[in-house]
Amino acid sequence: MCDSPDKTPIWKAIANALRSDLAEGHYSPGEKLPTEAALADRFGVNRHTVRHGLSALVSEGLVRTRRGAGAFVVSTPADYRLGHRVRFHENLIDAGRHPEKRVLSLDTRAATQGEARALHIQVGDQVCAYHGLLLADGQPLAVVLSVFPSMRLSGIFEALFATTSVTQALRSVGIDDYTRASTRLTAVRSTATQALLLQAGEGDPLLRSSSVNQCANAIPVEYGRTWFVGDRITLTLGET
Amino acid sequence: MCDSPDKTPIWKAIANALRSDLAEGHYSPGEKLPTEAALADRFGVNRHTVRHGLSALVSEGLVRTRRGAGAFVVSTPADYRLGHRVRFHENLIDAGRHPEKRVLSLDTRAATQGEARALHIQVGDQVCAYHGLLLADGQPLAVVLSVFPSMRLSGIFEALFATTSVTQALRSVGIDDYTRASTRLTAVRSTATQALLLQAGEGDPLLRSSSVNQCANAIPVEYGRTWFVGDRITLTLGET
DNA sequence: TGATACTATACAACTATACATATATTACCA
DNA sequence: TGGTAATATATGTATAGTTGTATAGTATCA
Repeated sequence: MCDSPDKTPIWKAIANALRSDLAEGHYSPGEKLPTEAALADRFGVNRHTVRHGLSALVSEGLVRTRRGAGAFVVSTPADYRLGHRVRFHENLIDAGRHPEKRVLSLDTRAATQGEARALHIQVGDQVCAYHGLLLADGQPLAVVLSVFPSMRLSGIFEALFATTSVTQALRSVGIDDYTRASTRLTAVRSTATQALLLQAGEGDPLLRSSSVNQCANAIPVEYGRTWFVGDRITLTLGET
Repeated sequence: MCDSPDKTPIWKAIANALRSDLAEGHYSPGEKLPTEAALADRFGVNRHTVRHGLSALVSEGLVRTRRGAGAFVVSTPADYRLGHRVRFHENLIDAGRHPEKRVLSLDTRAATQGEARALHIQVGDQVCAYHGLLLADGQPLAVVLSVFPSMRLSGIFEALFATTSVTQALRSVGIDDYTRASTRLTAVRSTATQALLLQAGEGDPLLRSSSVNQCANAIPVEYGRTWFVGDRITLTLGET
């Protein structure tokens, strides 16, 4: 009966258009955006509507305005390289961003069916589950749920306590190097909890990555699920 | 004038009155109608009754409303000739309209799979991508995404900067003439961004054209995708 | 009694316009 | 060359007007 097509407000559409312009690299950090008047002209709307859209980008930290001067790009959505070797810290530093990891929880429990299949272990085998928040330049970028097979990596729990770096933790339990065995990507809508952690809107689109990392002799050492905020990331495939 | 025990509802009478006003040329295309409040006052009825009548005219395509701005008389759809030679400016001038092009973005990037296939180049080869807005008599008519193979057309980027005319830009890089090699048409619903640029409703039907233009020796020089607002255009096939 | 047509009111979203205020640019002068 | 004032440009703020939407109420007729 009452079907509302949920039309997107004009100001939001403008914010989205500008955001994707930023993501596609039409503007680089420090660069000046067109004036509000020019944007209003381009989109065929009133300047106030443009201002509303811009203020959304400002509150997201993508843009900063200076009265009398203009609107300037603070940061563009992060570029995150997916390939054979995926390292969170390296990737963001390469992109000129300041990476940060925050532990939400860390515990040992029995593996679920999906985790067991991914890690080639038995359902109920002990795993070390790491739940964390990834940030870039202080802004939440993704929530991550990493699962390690405890029996193969004795001491991993304590190692993850000591460092937030997966690479370092694995090294301290004898895994010197690891590579990406598989990555699967889908788009989902954020739950209320995820939205809260990520400082995003409930129902905002997230990029969900499920991946398995393996050590040198092809044995799975980590099964990770990551939910990136769609607006704040651009995934890049292939080597560089 | 006076209340007659007629069966026709008031809103329909209002619609008829306005319709005949339009037919008699009291308002010219693009002109603003009196506000709903003014009309309500003039007809001595409630604003909602006027709205009911106006909405009939809107659904007939005679009138278009813009929130906060008013109701405007719609101009008749432009005829757009599709054939062996397709030229935007020529087409609209022939139809007695005033054509205009607005650049939204212009950049050089790697070709996507679809673009590479259309232009007979390799995925990743550099292309010059032109994103623009086509207008007729000042009203948005279509958004267009044109892709040119940079390697075949050295200097095309600068040429497109200098002129909005594809014909002229191609001529300045040595392509004196080009013809339409293929055209594919489908109908789609507009996205929020497209609707914004086109000043149409979100989800309104668009006519999507994918075309390839080739130069004299049958080498593709442009791959264009155009989204026309359905009710502002009539595509004409064949000669004349 | 119920359905239909219209009225009444309120608020949200967007437009239009004007003006204040901060910044950038330019012209001019010592 | 350097400093200063004038001017233009751009953002910030305020106010009023217009369309879009929701809710509730009233009159009329079958």
